[in-house]
Amino acid sequence: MSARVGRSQRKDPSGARAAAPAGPGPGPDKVLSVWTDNQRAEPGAEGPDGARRRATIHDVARLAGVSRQTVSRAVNDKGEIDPATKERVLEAARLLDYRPSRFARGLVQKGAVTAGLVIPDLRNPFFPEVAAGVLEAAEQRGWQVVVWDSRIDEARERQALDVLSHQADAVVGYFKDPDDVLTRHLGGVPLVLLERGPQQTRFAAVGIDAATGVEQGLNHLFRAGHRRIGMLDGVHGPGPRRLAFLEQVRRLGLPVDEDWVAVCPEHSVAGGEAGMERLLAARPEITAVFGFNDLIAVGAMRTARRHGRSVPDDLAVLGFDGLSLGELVEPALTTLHIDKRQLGRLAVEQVARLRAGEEPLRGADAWVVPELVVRSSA
Amino acid sequence: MSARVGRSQRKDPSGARAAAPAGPGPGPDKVLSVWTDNQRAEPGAEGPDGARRRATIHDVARLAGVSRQTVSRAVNDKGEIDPATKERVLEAARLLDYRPSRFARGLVQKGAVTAGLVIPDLRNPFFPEVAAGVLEAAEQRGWQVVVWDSRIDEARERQALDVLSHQADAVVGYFKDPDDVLTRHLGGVPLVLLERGPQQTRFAAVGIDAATGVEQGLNHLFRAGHRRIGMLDGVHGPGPRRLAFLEQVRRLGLPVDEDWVAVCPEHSVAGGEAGMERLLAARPEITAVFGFNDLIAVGAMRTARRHGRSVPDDLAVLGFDGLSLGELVEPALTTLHIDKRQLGRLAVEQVARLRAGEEPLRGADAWVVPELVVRSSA
DNA sequence: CAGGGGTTCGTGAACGTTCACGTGAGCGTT
DNA sequence: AACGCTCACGTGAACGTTCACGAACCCCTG
Repeated sequence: MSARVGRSQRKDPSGARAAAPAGPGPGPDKVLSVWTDNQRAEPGAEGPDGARRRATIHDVARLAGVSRQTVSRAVNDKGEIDPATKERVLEAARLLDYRPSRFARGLVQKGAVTAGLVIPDLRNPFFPEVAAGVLEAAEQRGWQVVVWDSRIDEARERQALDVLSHQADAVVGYFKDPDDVLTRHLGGVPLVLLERGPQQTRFAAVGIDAATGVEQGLNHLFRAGHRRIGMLDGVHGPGPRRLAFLEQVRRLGLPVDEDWVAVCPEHSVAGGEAGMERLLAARPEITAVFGFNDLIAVGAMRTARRHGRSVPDDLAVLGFDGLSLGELVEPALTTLHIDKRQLGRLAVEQVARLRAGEEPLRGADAWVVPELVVRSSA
Repeated sequence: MSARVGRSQRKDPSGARAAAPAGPGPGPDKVLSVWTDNQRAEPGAEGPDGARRRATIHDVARLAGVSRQTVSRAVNDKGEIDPATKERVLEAARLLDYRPSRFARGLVQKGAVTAGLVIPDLRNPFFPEVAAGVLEAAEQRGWQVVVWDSRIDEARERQALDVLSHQADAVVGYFKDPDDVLTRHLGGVPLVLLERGPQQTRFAAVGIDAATGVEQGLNHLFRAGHRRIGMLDGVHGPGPRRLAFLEQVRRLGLPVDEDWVAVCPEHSVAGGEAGMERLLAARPEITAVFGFNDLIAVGAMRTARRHGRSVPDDLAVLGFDGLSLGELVEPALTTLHIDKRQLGRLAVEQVARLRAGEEPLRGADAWVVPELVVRSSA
């Protein structure tokens, strides 16, 4: 039937092949010049004005004088196609600027996985590192990752969720909203929370074992003789790090009350500087300070020095995160190092479990344990 | 058909199914009483045995006793639906863990734009900043961005292109391969190159006006009295920064040959340290050094100090990039600051032009001009 | 000349959703 | 009683691609 039309064209390599599919009919088999494929197509007067409809596989097929399937074979580099035909099809595709629709493709062939990643602040060196871990693990699984920078704005977090719940197969990220709000914006997509303990959420999560880390850090400070230790927190509420700090300080029998903790307005060096100003004003007697993260700790060092206190002699500073930046400042920052890439990899692992219908990792398996790295600042 | 079942169910509230919206008068919403207890804390814990086909809109429609369209209305929060029915449909959707296929959806309603972003190394603070600019501009346009970390591996760059050419509507990123190789892996998707001059590629690009920047920097060094200036380059070939350096040095009438330029094995502090070792060995007489980027410049400072040369007195160091990290090291780094976010935003602007069929920006409009930030190191 | 096997190509039929209609019930107006 | 309107909902028909088939042709072999 219409297969014969294709045949005859193939056997007739004379000119006019790139122009009109319905040949002049030089044979008995001009049975149907109307292709069932493209009935509604109007050859010729395509777009009166610049209505640039994107070319489809049909258009390419018509221009090349073959069927959709042959076009598919050509562009996907499959077998079962004559090299000459393939070249002709490819040429037609180039001419029409054809690009297969990823939607139509994804609809029929499953397997393309897209994960969403929501990061609070790309300018904080901590998060790119986590993202690198996510990206790396995702790449290994053949997934792709669409990234959102929520810029520490909860509204933007929700907005990211709204989009991602439509466009991603799973989401991992940092979110401040409580479970029920997240659920509402999630529309059923699996979610893996970053840095939330199991008791803080019913979603799957990966976290940091702040307690163990802080214990190491405060032991170190204590052994160095410090008895009056303050903290520069990064959040207002009592998060895991502050709770661990308070617990360890009490365990060591050291004095502590609210005054010993100052909250920094933001997770940055400038935030640390500002927080340290307030902490020194409230508790000038401190000999050591524990920072919520390395950025804040570096800020603390700078303020301390500005106040004429040398680090670590007059004031010891302990960070949290283990940014490579800590090696470059002076004095080099003693810190609780976190394997940030591992955190990201773990998150992807959690996503994989969720997708497989398995139970997500809970407890220690979903934790990253900080490691004390002693440098010069404490 | 099941459609009629739906009808009859609607007309017959006493049906055995749990679907029982109140009769004509939609009184107080007494919704399902049978399966309201869906405490499924674990996502994906539904189907014990196999057959894990994802639920479609049909399944939901059948379970709720309505048509596809009504399900669509419910999940998309459209009008023209009875609140009670909507609740019933939503409940059924929840029960089946239904999530609309983004492919089917994208196929029918156009407009979802996905861009690919390929970054060489997320651990270099420069690139997250560029990425933030891309993400920000993309978000404003309602696009999403899938990010790849090529980890400075050209094979991975190509691999990223292979995937992205299938899954993205446009690609922006850093690529080392020449135009023809890129074209081969691109399959027709628009590409915007980061940090390539117009004469270096026929693709659309956004770049850095290295010449103007270096001119400012070397003028500054010259005015400070430096006459023997070396460079720590980051690439082997003569890139824009090295060419600009050589030109400016010659313009100032200073001595220079290959020995005055050392290539760092990698774009990192460690790379800068290593490169500086070699540069000091080859040209111990230098009084100033220009770094390919801030990381390398910081490495140079460290090596210089290790060799007993104080910065800036014995040796001045000039960076390139303007990382915030430069403010934290000691002495603070004098550098040619680049608006990295702007670079990213410009790239998205280029993508938009390409998509609109417009001519991409060329020349100065697609450039970011560095600005000399004088701190302590030079 | 019948038959077999290998190429090369075409034809419905999905895939899961939304869009543009169409329909019937209910209610009020004339 | 006829008409019109609104509400709630259902019905093909796309959207663009790949998959599972099968058909026509070619080159052999017996």
